[in-house]
Amino acid sequence: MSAFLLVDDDRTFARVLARSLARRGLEVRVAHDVEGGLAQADAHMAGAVIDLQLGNDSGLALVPQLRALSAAMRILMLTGYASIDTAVQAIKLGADNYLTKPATADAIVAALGCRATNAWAPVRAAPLPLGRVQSEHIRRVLADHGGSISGAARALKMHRRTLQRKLARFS
Amino acid sequence: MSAFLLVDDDRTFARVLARSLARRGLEVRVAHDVEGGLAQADAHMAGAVIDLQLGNDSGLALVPQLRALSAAMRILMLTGYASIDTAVQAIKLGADNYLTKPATADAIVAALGCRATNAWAPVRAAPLPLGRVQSEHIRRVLADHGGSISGAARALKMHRRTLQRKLARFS
DNA sequence: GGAAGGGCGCGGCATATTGCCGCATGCGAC
DNA sequence: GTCGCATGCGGCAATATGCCGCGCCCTTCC
Repeated sequence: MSAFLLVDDDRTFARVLARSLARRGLEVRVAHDVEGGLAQADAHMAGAVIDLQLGNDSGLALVPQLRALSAAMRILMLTGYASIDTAVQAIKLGADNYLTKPATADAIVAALGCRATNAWAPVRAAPLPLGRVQSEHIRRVLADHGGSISGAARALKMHRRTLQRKLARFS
Repeated sequence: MSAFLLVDDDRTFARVLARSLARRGLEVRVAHDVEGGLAQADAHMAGAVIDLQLGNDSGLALVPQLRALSAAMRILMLTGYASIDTAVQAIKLGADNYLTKPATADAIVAALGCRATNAWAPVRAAPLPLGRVQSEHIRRVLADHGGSISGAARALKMHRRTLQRKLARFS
């Protein structure tokens, strides 16, 4: 099978995932930022797995550039804290699919495979437990507020103390 | 301005929204199901606002058909309970944007206007309060389980009693 | 027809969580 | 130096959750 591109600033995650994908017969090239991803990208690559958050940069910037490089390349966006807005943006920019972390190598391979044009099958078959949805939303809002506890609590319409306790529980 | 299509099985919502859009100079044609939407659709229409849930049918079915009718038509999906999976599906099927209810006429007009090819601006600027995210997720999971309280509770990893109480609180 | 299994609504109780208050500290702006 | 805001945290009252158990209903199977 031809080469795949993996771009993720989490070096440990990238190394482990690359090894898992290699075990599945994939030839994986790893980069840790947008520039590195572009340097490694090749028009003959079958697919790319891009982390949405690359340090201070957005993996979204890579999508139209990879799409310009190869119309056939399958592009999968990966994110720790999923949101509809970024999912919509990613697909509009040319990504084929969108998956949330933690994602197993099998899930990634499956998501890369389904460049469906009429697929109604959901990206994720099982709905998330409520606790998980809560924690992911909280993390995203906190990130959107630059780590501000007070700001995130206001946006979430919850008490600051409660947010602190929930964050302590997540850790 | 040319005609717009509005497809929503909620007749009250459709009537009120159509009136608001008409006040903004839009010529709105209203339908309440997939068949009605197709019957009303016109290749010269500038845009369409489609509810994701049309009774027992999915508004998603309309997207590729409207896209086949007109490549230039702006298609906006509207849903009461947003999910990333359906957002990704909608965009992949050809929708231009994806908005959650309740949506004002202004938000709809704005969402229809931004057929951006490089837009990073989020569809919704303000994050949802946690309570709202909870209730929306619960409703979606319940819908996915065909209204089964026991099934949804298991999927959400919460007690059946708790789910009953929360649902009672939403009503 | 009866048994079995599962779904469902609900009251009640123990436990957990939340909202709020208040205290102390730190930081940036003026 | 003062002010305003952010932050961490303990403690308390109020609220929510998990669980149990009861009773009823529906479907399937024998």
